[in-house]
Amino acid sequence: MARKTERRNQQTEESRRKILEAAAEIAAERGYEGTSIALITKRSGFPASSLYWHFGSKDELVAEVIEHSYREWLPRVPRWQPPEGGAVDRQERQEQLRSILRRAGQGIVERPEFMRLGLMLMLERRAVEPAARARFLAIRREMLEVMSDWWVAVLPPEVRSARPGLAVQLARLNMAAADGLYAAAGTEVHPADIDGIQELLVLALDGAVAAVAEAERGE
Amino acid sequence: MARKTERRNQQTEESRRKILEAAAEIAAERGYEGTSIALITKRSGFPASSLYWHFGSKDELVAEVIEHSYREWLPRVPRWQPPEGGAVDRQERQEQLRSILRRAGQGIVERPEFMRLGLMLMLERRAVEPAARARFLAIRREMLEVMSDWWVAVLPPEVRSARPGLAVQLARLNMAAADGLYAAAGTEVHPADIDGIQELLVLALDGAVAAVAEAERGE
DNA sequence: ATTATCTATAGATCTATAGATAATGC
DNA sequence: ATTATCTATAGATCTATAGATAATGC
Repeated sequence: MARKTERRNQQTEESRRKILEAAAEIAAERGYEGTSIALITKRSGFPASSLYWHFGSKDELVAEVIEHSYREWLPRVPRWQPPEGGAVDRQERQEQLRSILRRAGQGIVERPEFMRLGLMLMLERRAVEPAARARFLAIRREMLEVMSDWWVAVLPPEVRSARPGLAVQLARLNMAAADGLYAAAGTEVHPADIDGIQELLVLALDGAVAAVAEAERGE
Repeated sequence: MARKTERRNQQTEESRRKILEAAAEIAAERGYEGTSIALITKRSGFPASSLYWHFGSKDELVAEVIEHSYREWLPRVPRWQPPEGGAVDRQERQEQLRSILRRAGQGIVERPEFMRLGLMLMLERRAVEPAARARFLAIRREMLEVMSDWWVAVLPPEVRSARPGLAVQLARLNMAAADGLYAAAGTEVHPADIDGIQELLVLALDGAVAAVAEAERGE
């Protein structure tokens, strides 16, 4: 019957998951090279041979850590749902952005592993790139696209047509500021200060749109 | 005579420097744990015992790498020299910021090691922190202070007195955006696109100031 | 018979040091 | 005598695998 198969599959899945959770914790603390098999066996309780049975190699295991921690993070990520019916006024744009950024911040606090490991991998410049790094970059490309689409939808129509590349630039700047803020959070930036800086980021991005709009009107 | 002493000191300094340069390259490519003694001996030409004679331990060596690469980077860092005679008008503020950020970007491109290794260390969360990490954070605190002072000097007086914490927040946001942009540069962001995003950052920060000023006037 | 885990270990690489040797300074 | 470098190696830790054992499914 399917029940026993399911139970076995469930146990297998559970072992995999435990190994990945332990590895994700360690990788977010110590980076790719610092994530040793010995540390994972200690924290997960499984012997090295089980890790190799499930994942084949350390490189593949860390790539799966990225994939797994991304899936854990995903439900906490804001949707970047463009507003119904296209363009919106300035205040509405600000409020949408504010609520999206707040949610993004919460998500990263609740599941920090994906971004922490991912940013460390992104900064690396090894001759042979870990599989996890390529995977992270691919996911980030998708994220940027979603953010760009939101900015396209929310930009005043005349600005959007006058400056076709602006939405991507805004998305990039938005992402860069969020990354940098996250990297500094918990060490350089006290958690209580995050909100104020995030609010300033909303005003800043909106102010940039206003400045570009004004410049276009002035030409 | 002092000449021979000098020559010896010079050779010693030269060995130290060669070791630090090799180590800085590797550390910026692979992070703290990836910077193995064996790799440094290969790239520098000196045996492991020479590294230990000069630096005592790997932890101390990497801390000196941070210190050394910072000193190499320092002359390329913009001064954040506040304008003579205090406050300036909006256009002048924008132009100063633009020129400072451009210079900061160039400096990071010419000597990327300090920021690359530093950000990787900053993201780590080891139980026992490497000495290099503490050193990087101390340097960054100084940098933030310098940036804050600039923002204090450049803010409209009525905004500065109405919102005493604003300058630090602007400095933090400025730093976060620069960090994030740097982390993405070369992989996610094409070098040719940096300028446009940086220009947008200038408009954004200035726009945030304008928005706060307007809000204060409106109260 | 297949799947998953265990113990045990191979062989490479890691940090660090001992002790010999060479170069410099007094 | 002091300073700096060399060769050689100790002992810990690294990734990975062989082969035995246990659990599950047919």
